[in-house]
Amino acid sequence: MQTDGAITSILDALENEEGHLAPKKRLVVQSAVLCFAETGFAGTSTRMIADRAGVAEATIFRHFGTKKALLLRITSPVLKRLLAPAIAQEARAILENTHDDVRSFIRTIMLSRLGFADNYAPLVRIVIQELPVNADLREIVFTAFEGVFGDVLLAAIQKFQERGQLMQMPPDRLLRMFMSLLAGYYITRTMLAPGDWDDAAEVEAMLDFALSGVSQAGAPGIRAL
Amino acid sequence: MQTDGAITSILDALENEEGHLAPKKRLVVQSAVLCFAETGFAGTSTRMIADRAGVAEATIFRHFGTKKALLLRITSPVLKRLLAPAIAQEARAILENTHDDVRSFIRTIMLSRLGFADNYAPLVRIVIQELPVNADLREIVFTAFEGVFGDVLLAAIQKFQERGQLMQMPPDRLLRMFMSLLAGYYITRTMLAPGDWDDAAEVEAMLDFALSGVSQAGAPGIRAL
DNA sequence: GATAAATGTGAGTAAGTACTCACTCCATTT
DNA sequence: AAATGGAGTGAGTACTTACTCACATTTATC
Repeated sequence: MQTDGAITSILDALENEEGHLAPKKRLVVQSAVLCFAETGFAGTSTRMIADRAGVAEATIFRHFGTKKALLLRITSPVLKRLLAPAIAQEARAILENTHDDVRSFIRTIMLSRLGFADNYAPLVRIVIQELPVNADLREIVFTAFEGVFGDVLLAAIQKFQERGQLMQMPPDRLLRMFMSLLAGYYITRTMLAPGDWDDAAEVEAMLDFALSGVSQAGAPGIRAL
Repeated sequence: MQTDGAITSILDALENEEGHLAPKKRLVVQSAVLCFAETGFAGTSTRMIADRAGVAEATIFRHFGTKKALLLRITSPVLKRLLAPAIAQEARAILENTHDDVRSFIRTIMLSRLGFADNYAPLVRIVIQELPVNADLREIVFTAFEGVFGDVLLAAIQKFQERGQLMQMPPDRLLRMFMSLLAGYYITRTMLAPGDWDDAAEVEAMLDFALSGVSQAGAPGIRAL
């Protein structure tokens, strides 16, 4: 939601990857993130970025070489170093704790991913916008998600299926449906109908919608192995 | 899926709106649709469109005035004249037929919307891509959807709620969730993991996922008024 | 305090960019 | 046969684009 916090988070991720950032380099990143989010990559000129940053155009190229590299260097640290490990850690933590049931598992992941997306709001917007057009970005996103979804989340779903808490159904299909609900809510909340939304309530509604149908017991299961 | 069929459908819609199309104008439309879908609006130059169409650049401006107008004149006929009436008619037809249950109602709409999206595949892609950046396009899409969703689909959902076939929950939230599932499937099928998909089976899976949870009876309801 | 390296920039450049215009061609209409 | 008007274009135009480079300034290193 709040853009300034998001920007500093992005700067942190970049600094973590590239070492200390020169002051004007920071300004370029801040400006570029906002410009790209507002008018898209192809719709943003390096002049716009430079002017908004209060910096000479040449400074952009000094630090990032090309406009395309600027986009990738801004987005990839967040995707590579934050998205994947964060989800994976969460899922593992919950998986190892055998007391938790499906509902709280999914609730935790959904809320934390909403928090993540809010914390990097403009960057999420950039990624969504450029994904269909930019092959390099697509590559980065796919590999970032691969490990998480292929390994950890699908394994978690299978675990819950074995425990009888989730319907028997191809796990990737199940995962896709949960993700569709969450993504649909996020896009509605941030892009289609921005305003006052109660995340906790909406997540609970999605859990009602999904789980009462998905869990075999009819109610979120307390079924043993 | 098949692009040529999609293009002729788009040309039909445009012809229906603007009268007979000059031959080179048709070529421009064909080329522009493909270019915009592949590289985005801002990422496509009028030179690219002209070259691909085998036409002088000036021909584009003779017929459409500006590049932006070209985009809007291509997309708006499909959105205005085909999307809204089609859904509305379907929903009304089913609403008036009191024998139909929720499941077949939603199944019909989902399958027909998938068919529509496939029939206009590149245009759907263009709209998805430009929606966050282009305010004019957003305006057109919103008004096109408004009547359908605000009036017909929400009314249908309320009807089913009154009949006890759908859970009591704000109808727009319910609608959003069903749309999220469908959109998530469409985007996965066409953009994230293209390949062989069985629409009928996937729709049935979405209905299982959603309805068994959403319908109050636990099974898709045969509950009377 | 000297040297090297990193940071920053003004003034370019060559290649696009969307768009214009005077003009030709051609099918109708008169 | 002459006049009309739409379709189509080659050759431009004014401007923007991403990017370069020689040079100035600041910062780090010894």
